[in-house]
Amino acid sequence: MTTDQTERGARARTRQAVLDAAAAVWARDFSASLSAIAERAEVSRSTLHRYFTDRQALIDALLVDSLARLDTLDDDVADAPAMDVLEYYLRAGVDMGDRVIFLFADPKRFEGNPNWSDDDGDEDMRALVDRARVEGAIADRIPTSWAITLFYAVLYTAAEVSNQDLPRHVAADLAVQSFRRSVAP
Amino acid sequence: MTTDQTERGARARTRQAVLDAAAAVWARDFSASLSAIAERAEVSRSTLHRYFTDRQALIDALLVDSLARLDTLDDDVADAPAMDVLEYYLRAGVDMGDRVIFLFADPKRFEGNPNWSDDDGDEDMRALVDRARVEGAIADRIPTSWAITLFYAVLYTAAEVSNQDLPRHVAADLAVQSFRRSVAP
DNA sequence: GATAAATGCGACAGTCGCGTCGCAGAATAG
DNA sequence: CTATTCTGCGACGCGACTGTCGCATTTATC
Repeated sequence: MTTDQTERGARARTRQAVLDAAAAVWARDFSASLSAIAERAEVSRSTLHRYFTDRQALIDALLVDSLARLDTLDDDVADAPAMDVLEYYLRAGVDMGDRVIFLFADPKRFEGNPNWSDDDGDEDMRALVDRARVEGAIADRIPTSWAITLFYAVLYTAAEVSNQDLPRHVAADLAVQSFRRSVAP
Repeated sequence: MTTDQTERGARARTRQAVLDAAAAVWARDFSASLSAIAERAEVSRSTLHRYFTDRQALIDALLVDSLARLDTLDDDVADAPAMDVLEYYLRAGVDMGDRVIFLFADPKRFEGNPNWSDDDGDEDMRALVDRARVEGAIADRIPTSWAITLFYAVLYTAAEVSNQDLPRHVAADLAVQSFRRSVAP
C-alpha cells in the first residue's frame, strides 16, 4: 500500500507536474485559472481535479510542497554564523525559483491558512537576524523587521530576475552582496 | 464648459475617491472585483461604471493618474547628482504609497498598455543609473539591470512596510540607505 | 492477452463578475 | 422653488471559471 506518502510511479509524476505548473503559472498571475495550469502541465482539467479536488486544495498542496523544500535545508547549516545561514537561504531560495515567488509574492496570500505558520517562520527569521546582529553582521540602526522584509524582497527579486535577465548564479551573487552590504554596520 | 480637464466639484471628488479606492484595493490584490473597489470608495457599482465604463478604463485611468504624480517630480531635480535624484524618487515614491505598489507590483501588468512606456521610464532609469555610475555612486560590478530592479524592489518594499510596521519617513530612510549601500563601490 | 489504473473528452449546473438599463430619490445650481 | 445633476437600487443577459459526471481510450501491470 503506497496510499498516504508520496505515491509511487506515474501517480507521483503527474502530481508533481501539476504542482510545478501551478508554481510556474501562479508565480506570474495568481488569478490564473485552473485550465491554464492544466494546460501548462499538459494534463486535462479532469485529471487535475482528480489529484486536487479544489482550487484551494491545489493551493494548499503547493504551499506545503514549497515549504517542505525550504525545510529540507535547515539542518545542514545550523551552527554556521547567522549571516552565512541567511546567505545560504538566499542562494537556495533563488534556486527554487517559481516556488519562492509563489510563496513570497504577497505576504498575506496565505493568511489564515493552517499550513502557513506566519509566526513560525517569522520567529525563526527574527532569531536568525538577531543572532547575526550579535555576531556583528547587522548594524544596530537596522530594525529587525526591515532586515527581514528586505531579505524577502531581495530574494524575491533575484528569483524573478533569474527567470529572465541574468543567469541564476549571478542573480544569487548580486542578491547576497546587496543584502550583506545593506545591513552591514 | 469644464468638459475635458479634471472636471470641477463633486464630479472630480468621486472620481478621485474611486481612483484612490482602486489603488488601495488593487495594491493588495489586483484580481479584486469592481464591487470591492466601489465598496471601498463608498460608492455604488453603478456610479463607478458611470465614471469608468470598463475595468480596463479604470486601470488605464489609475495608471495615467499614478504616472502623472510621478512626473510632477521630474523637473525640480534635473541637474542634481544622479544618486540624489534616485534618492528623491525613492522618497517621493514611498510617499505615494499604494500608487507605487500598484504601479510596480508586477512588471508585466501593463505590458502593451499605450500609457505604459515600458521603454520610456526604463530608458530614463538606465540613463540615470549610468550617470550615477560615472559619478562614482554605483560600482562597476553592479549590472544596470540589477540596480534598476533592486531600486524598484526597495521602493516597493518601503511603500509596503510604511503601510504597517514602520513610519513613512523611517521606511524611506531605510530604503535610501539600503539602496545606496547595496550598489556603492 | 486480460485486468486494472490513469487519462482525455464532453456535458452539465452552479456561481461570480461584468456591463448595461431604467427608474426613483437626493443633492446641487440657478 | 425649479431644473439639472449626481447617485443608489435592482434587474437583466452574458461570459468565464468551477466542480462533478459518465463514458471511451490509452497505458501499465501481471
